[in-house]
Amino acid sequence: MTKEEKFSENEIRLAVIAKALAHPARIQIIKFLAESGECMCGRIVDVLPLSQATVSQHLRTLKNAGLIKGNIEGQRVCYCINENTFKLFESEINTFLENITRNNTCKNGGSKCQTG
Amino acid sequence: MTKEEKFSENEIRLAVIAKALAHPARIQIIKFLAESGECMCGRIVDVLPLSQATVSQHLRTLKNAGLIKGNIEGQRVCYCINENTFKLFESEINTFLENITRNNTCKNGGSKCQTG
DNA sequence: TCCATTCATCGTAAAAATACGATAAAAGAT
DNA sequence: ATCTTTTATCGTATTTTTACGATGAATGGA
Repeated sequence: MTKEEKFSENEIRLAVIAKALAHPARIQIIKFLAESGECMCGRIVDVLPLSQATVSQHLRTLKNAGLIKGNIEGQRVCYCINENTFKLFESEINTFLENITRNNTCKNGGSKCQTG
Repeated sequence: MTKEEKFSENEIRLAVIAKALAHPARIQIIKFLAESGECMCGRIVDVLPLSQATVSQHLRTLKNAGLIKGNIEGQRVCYCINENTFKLFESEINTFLENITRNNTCKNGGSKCQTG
């Protein structure tokens, strides 16, 4: 019965964003985009220690997760942060983290174990 | 030259934690541990829609990332949140997110693209 | 001592992530 | 029209993740 229940929407949404952030290259891309405001793909490729194809793949991952947006500008593509998603994520991750530290009663390293 | 630089320690550390959170099962485990304070492995297995072996694997992932602690209690193992890691992560992720929303100048969906 | 319980680990299979060269598509320049 | 630039996608190889049954190790109880 409990076994049959799948994961909740909240948990999945959080995991999806976390997964998109789960690679140093993608963290670096986001930081770089935030610093430079918006910039074209080629600039990002120059900065990252990865090939153009791999960077493009990481950009797609970030785009699929809704963390960045890409606009075609002539032959170039201009990427930028999707602030809405980040704001939403900020709220969700903080709720998550606050619940953990607020509820947590394990101050002793788990030396007592209530099994019920 | 820029290509030769590897990813920074900060980026890697953030990505490592994000990766540990990048699965609904692990989010659920953390939530459940926070709610129940501390509890034995078997309880977690009962709640999750996964086999004992798979849950154990997820627990190891969380432990390796430093997010949870496990204490042997007789024949059982009592798990709990590692609050220190969460506090550190909370601080790091918020710095990361604040920098993004503070610096971000892309308010127009990327219609202007400064390539330099 | 023997058996049951609890949990980690092994072995393994299937799926996903990561990386890159090669190529395609689309735009701009000549 | 042709060539260059820019970026996405294809094909593919390697590694990692995810999942589970089976087994092993340790404890506790009969």
